[in-house]
Amino acid sequence: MAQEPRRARLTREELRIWRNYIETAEALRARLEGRLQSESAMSSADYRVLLTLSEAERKTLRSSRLAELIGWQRSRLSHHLGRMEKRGLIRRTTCADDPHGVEVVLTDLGAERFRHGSVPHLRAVHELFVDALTPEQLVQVDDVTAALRRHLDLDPGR
Amino acid sequence: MAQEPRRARLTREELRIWRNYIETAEALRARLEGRLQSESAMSSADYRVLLTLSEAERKTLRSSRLAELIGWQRSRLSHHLGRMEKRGLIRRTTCADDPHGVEVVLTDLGAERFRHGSVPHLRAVHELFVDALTPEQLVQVDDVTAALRRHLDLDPGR
DNA sequence: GGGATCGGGTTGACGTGTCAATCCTGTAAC
DNA sequence: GTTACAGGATTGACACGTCAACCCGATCCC
Repeated sequence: MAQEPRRARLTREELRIWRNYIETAEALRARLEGRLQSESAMSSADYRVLLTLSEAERKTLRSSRLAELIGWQRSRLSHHLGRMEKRGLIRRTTCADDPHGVEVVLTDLGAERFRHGSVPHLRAVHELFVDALTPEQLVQVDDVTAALRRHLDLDPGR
Repeated sequence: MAQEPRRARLTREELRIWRNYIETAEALRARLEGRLQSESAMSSADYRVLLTLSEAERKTLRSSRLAELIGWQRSRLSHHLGRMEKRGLIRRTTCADDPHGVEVVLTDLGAERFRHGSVPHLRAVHELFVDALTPEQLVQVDDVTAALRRHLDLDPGR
């Protein structure tokens, strides 16, 4: 899996590839973010929360479970939920069974916004990412990404 | 260059590859950021500014030129320079020839910090990115990245 | 019972980025 | 001249993330 140790110095070529890789991913992220913002008036963080709640039973999740599913720090989620609650996209209620927990519920408005945002967002992913690559290149992306994830000890990512 | 239009709907597989791609790049960015922070007490934004100034003649650049070289908005640069100036990494002086412009100068402290941060940072790129991939995979990254950059109308990236 | 502690969640301070408004100085228009 | 406008840069308001501190109800322990 890991290669033989090669010399620790980066070649010019490796550095160029690295910079292009990371800058391109960042540019892609920014473009998607812009589309989501202009087409659906939400950030990708909003989208992530709405998506996860949409897929949950009763459109409801414990705050801690939500954090775990999206992979955020508790505090980040709390701040973000505060902002989303102010905009009426979600609602927080204290958990019936566990007096500690907080239940996060998707509001009707939130569900509606998510429905309307979802299609253009997926289209944007198609246009900006999938359309740029041949089927073989898509496989290469998958392959390379898997190698990186293994190296970084990340989930295989279903 | 652009592919034949394929159906606009994303397959499950394409979505998985996309998510893995973007999450992996983000994780990689975060790891690098963490290493830079813990090893050299600076952010990658700081690093970028210090690097660009280091390579400039007289360790000096017009603010607008600097913004152009790193691809930042003026306002972002201005905010960031303010913070870096407070930490003594750079200095701003009004431009001699052009009463509009501002010259940004790398201080001795800034140069020193950059020198000490540079080696561990490059090592981290090697360990986290290059070491994860075979030479063939590195070529694949380059290939795929180039395709994405073309599609997004980004510079080829020397 | 009265702490110690723990898990779940919130809060505040701070650094950061974006956007729009502003400022400042030189130059063109009249 | 003064009004208009330009480029270069700064500022302020706001959204966002992170970190550390905190709050609060349970539970353990003695």
